[in-house]
Amino acid sequence: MKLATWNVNSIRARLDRLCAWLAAERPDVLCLQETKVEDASFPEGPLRALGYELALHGQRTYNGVAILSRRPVEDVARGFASGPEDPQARLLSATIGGVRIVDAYAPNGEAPGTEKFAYKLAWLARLAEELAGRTAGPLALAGDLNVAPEDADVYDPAAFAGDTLTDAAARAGFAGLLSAGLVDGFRRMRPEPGLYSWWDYRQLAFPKDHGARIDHVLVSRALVPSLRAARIDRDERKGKGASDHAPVLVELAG
DNA sequence: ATGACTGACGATGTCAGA
Repeated sequence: MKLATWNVNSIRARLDRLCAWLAAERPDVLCLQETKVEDASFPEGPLRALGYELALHGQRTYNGVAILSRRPVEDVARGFASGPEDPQARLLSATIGGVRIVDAYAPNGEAPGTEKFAYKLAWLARLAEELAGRTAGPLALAGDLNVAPEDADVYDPAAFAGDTLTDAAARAGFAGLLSAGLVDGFRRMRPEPGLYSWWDYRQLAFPKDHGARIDHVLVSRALVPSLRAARIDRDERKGKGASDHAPVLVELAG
């Protein structure tokens, strides 16, 4: 299974580029974030024409997640399984090929000390708590987690001092997912530094390679032996009309 | 050039992203 995650920063703005990428790359499963559209307005046609089934959990203007799959999609769940409903559309789960796929768009969190940052931490903790009950089986968490877990995941740790992406509490939130029984599948396959999935639109960040690795594919232990390869498609960050995130891909046997 | 933010909403700005 070729599994990918991509924060497209608006499905409608990225549709042509996404379709071209799907036609060329043909991932089995793609988890999208920041689709920024209500489900009724989601551009399903061109994606179905490429052979994808869709599961949607969107909202107007902000957030929004979607799972595209070339294989049958079962047991779709929107948001958290229990507790109060999250007013923001950030989480979508489905079972595909016997693997529980969890598409997550964690809150950015603005800056440590803000209300949004508290929401980010609570959201990550709630996700870890829910996933802890499901990591005994095959499960993959793919998405924009808005955390660069190690200093090696940013181009310059000093430049990220005090940032929401590298803050110790945010990193503890990421670590909570590992404690819940997940493994950083991308990092397991690709230990070298300098691999980034997001570059700021501003200040020539991409040409300077001023990036951060905040888009992740985590897998339960049952899937670790199935890991085959991982990469980031930096080419999708190039040129006009690019999202500020590039697709992250992990290949699993089977 | 990989190049000096981008997208939604509904507008001539404001919010959010990370």
